[in-house]
Amino acid sequence: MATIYQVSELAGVSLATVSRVMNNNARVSDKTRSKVLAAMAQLGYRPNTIAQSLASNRSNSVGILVSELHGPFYGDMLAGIENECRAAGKHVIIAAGHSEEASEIDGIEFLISRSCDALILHVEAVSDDYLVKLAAGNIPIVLINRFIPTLQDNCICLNNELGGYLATKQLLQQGHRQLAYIAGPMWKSDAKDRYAGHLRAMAEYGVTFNPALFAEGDFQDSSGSACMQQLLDKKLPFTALVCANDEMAAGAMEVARQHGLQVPEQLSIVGFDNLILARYIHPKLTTIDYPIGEMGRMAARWVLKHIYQQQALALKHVFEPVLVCRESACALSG
Amino acid sequence: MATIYQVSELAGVSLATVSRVMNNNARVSDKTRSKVLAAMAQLGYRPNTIAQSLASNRSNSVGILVSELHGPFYGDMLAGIENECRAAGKHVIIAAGHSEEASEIDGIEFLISRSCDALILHVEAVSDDYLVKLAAGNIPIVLINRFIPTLQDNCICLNNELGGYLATKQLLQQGHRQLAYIAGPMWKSDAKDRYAGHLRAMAEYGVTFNPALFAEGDFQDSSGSACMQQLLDKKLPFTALVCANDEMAAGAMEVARQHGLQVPEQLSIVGFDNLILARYIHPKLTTIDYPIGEMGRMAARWVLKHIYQQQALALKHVFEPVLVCRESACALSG
DNA sequence: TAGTATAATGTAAGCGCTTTCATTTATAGC
DNA sequence: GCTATAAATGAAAGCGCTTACATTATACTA
Repeated sequence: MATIYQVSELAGVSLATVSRVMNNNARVSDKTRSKVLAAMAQLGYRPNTIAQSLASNRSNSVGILVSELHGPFYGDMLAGIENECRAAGKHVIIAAGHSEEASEIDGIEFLISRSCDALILHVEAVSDDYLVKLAAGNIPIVLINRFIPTLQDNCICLNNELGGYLATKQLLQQGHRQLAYIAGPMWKSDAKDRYAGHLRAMAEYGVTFNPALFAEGDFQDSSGSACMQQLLDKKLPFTALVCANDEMAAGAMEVARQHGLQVPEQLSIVGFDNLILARYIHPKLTTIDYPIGEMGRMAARWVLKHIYQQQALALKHVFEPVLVCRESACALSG
Repeated sequence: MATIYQVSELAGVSLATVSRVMNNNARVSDKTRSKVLAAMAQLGYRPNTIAQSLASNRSNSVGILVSELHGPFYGDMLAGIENECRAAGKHVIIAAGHSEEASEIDGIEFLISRSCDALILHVEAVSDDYLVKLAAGNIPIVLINRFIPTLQDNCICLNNELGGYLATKQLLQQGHRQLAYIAGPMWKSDAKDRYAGHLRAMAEYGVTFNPALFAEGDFQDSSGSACMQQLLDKKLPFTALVCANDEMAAGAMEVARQHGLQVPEQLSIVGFDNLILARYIHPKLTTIDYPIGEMGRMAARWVLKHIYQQQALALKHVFEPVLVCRESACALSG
């Protein structure tokens, strides 16, 4: 591999000049620039990014922490980030946090030790406090799907409350009045917010919330099944069900089917997230779209703007979810 | 951030000694070692990985190229790789190739420019030739799901032929004799191999393959639907369908449903890959498990063994797929 | 106890760049 | 043509480590 030194020799200029044309930051005469460029081409020169990093104290890498690498959700997020970063010549280092505090912290430390220029974090288990302290350190962070008032400018969020509202409103508009709700784990802010949106819609339509028709799951499909079973066991009538995410909706739908309930004729169901599976299950799931890919892309842009000086980029901090009508919810007949 | 120099000062030893205890490769007396360790702890010292890389000509990073970041398949693969690598203190840099030659090459170049110590590649569009040349260069590669005889030792594969055989055999054992087949794009070796396995099973059971009951899709669910439609249009009887992957099976199942065909009572379907969606669709898909997570993990191990000298690791180059019986295939009644 | 092998530590030269500061060269003003 | 100023280039000192080689301390042998 050719080094900058050989390029400088061949071009008959100094190291510094070669470096300048590489970074095209300083003033280099056109004549010199083309000489250098020619030498580079001739040698097939490629800068050594490691040496660049050491000398410039910039690694041109951004660290990503997700909860899980598998699963449709994080994949979309990663895709958005990678896309944006690579176009800018930055690379992406990934680590998984598995939704456990120790593991998340470990992942973050790992990324820091790798001298990332910035971190994009989708963390769940770690405390606000920890994040505030982390942000005060010398490596910038941006948070996806987590809102911390102090760190407002570093957060890329979805308006979960609005999503919960839209999901519920759809059902209400279709005439349903007896709604059940399967929530996510209420210690997670997104679960809480979605639920709040649900309540707002109910209030708006003047229907009183029945706590007996509420169950708290853990965002997994198995808990959707379990919650549905609980709900059914109470023998209370309900014509519609809103689930705080698609996976629980899928689990619930399965149980409904086992009980001979026709979806959507006898029970309308709406989910949240718009995962790929929402299109595969039958009936196709009506749900709230979570633009996680876009949000990942936006997080990457945040980094490009704040860390890599791409001033021109416009940022958006909170995304509005949107209802996706498919087949699992329909108007209340009769 | 403390540097090795400050550690050496505090511990009263030379730089070299500190470096030695960090890499605990050379002989350092216990007394000295503990002095150094204490100094490190006191200063909260963390080695600068960039400087280490530059000096040692080892970046401790492995580059991964996948076709897409989203989708269940690659996520599992990444999870397997990341897991194994991080445990060994290596980090993972990712890029997406989007199944297009130019994009794959671009991604590979990108990873090379990032001085990865090795590359784990899941490529589709790039030619064998290109890969052979690449492998001859100075950065080692390992190929997942691609077999090139010359590069045999660098390949981690699934026995796709066996998978195709198992899928078909299951149906044959259940008494089916009129089988339709929806293939993947036949220029892809895995599609071809799966099909070959299908033929072998058919031959073994003495049932003659009917070309009219064959359709070639592109591994997407929409093509599964389209192929199913084609098949149905021919008005030829068949009681079972084997699809070269789960997504096409899902698409086909949808069309079957639209035509009022009961699955599995009137039509048994088996897929291939065992994606998450196989558990979500209804009826749950009987399919062939593709242990892609394990294979990713194995690829990582290959790298650890060959590049990072972890001799002890046992390697496995070809994985055997296994049948997962669920609900979409049943014995031919009557 | 000297003599030698061996273990422990230190010295210093890089790794391939960036960047400050000094120097040279071009441009403009008169 | 000569200075004042600006633009282009070069020299060299790092960035924080690793590692070959040199040196010193320790253990072993006869």
